[in-house]
Amino acid sequence: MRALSTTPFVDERAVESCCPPLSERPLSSEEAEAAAQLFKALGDPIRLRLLSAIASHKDGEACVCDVSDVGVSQPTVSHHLRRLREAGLLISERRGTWIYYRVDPATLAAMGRILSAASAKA
Amino acid sequence: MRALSTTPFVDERAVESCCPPLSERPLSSEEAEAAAQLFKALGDPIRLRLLSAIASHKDGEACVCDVSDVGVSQPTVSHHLRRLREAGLLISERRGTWIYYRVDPATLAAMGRILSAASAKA
DNA sequence: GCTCTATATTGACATATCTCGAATCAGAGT
DNA sequence: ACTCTGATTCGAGATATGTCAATATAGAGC
Repeated sequence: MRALSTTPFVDERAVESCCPPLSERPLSSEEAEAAAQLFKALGDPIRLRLLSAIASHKDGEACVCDVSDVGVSQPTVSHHLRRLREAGLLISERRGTWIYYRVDPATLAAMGRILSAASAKA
Repeated sequence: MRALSTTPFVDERAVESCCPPLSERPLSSEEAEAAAQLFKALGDPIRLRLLSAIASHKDGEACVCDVSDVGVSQPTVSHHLRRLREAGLLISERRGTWIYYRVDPATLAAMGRILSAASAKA
């Protein structure tokens, strides 16, 4: 199992620089920028369907061919998978002919943390 | 005049038509479309800062003047608040001279549900 | 080497989004 | 009535994003 960039490669891992609960305190500009990258990655119906298809697939992973049936061209699917990977939401790995994707649960959890109620102030 | 609607007014309330956990099953096209509207609303750093400023403000509410200090013009702030309101994330109410915004916790909770691990399948 | 299949990248175009200044609306108080 | 202030809407320009067809890359197998 080698890696085809097991890790994302931009300034990704936005996770590490954001993610306190929204109601804990006003987000800093940097935190907001990092968090926005994550939410932007989920702000497209095709990407949500790809992510959901992978997350719900057997063993939590799927090759591109398993999830390509979303109504757009193959390059477009590839483009969206790349965006999800660059956001840190997906991890990819080549095994022989196929490339398998799976969800990075840490990133998903970080996003959930932002949305969590934290300590209600009222 | 459509009034400063306390309730959103598009086909909003996307909440009602989406939101199963991502890993439960592949999202339908309609569910993905509805959920994407929600995530798109959070996919901007200014909107995240506005939402966070409101959520963390005293009593969980704030007037525009309380949160306008995010580095963009006042019309731009208004535009972003409107987008958050149309997504169902904010509720607005005029009281005298000021208009107060507060977070709709149900919408936030629905988004959190999508991200939740649900039943891990592997 | 060659070919076949699976996936990624490039380049171009159309649409969506963010932003601003200017204008407008709404309520409070004189 | 007028004016002042808080907030929204309008119109336009710049940038970002989604999409495709064409091309390229990578591995398997002959």
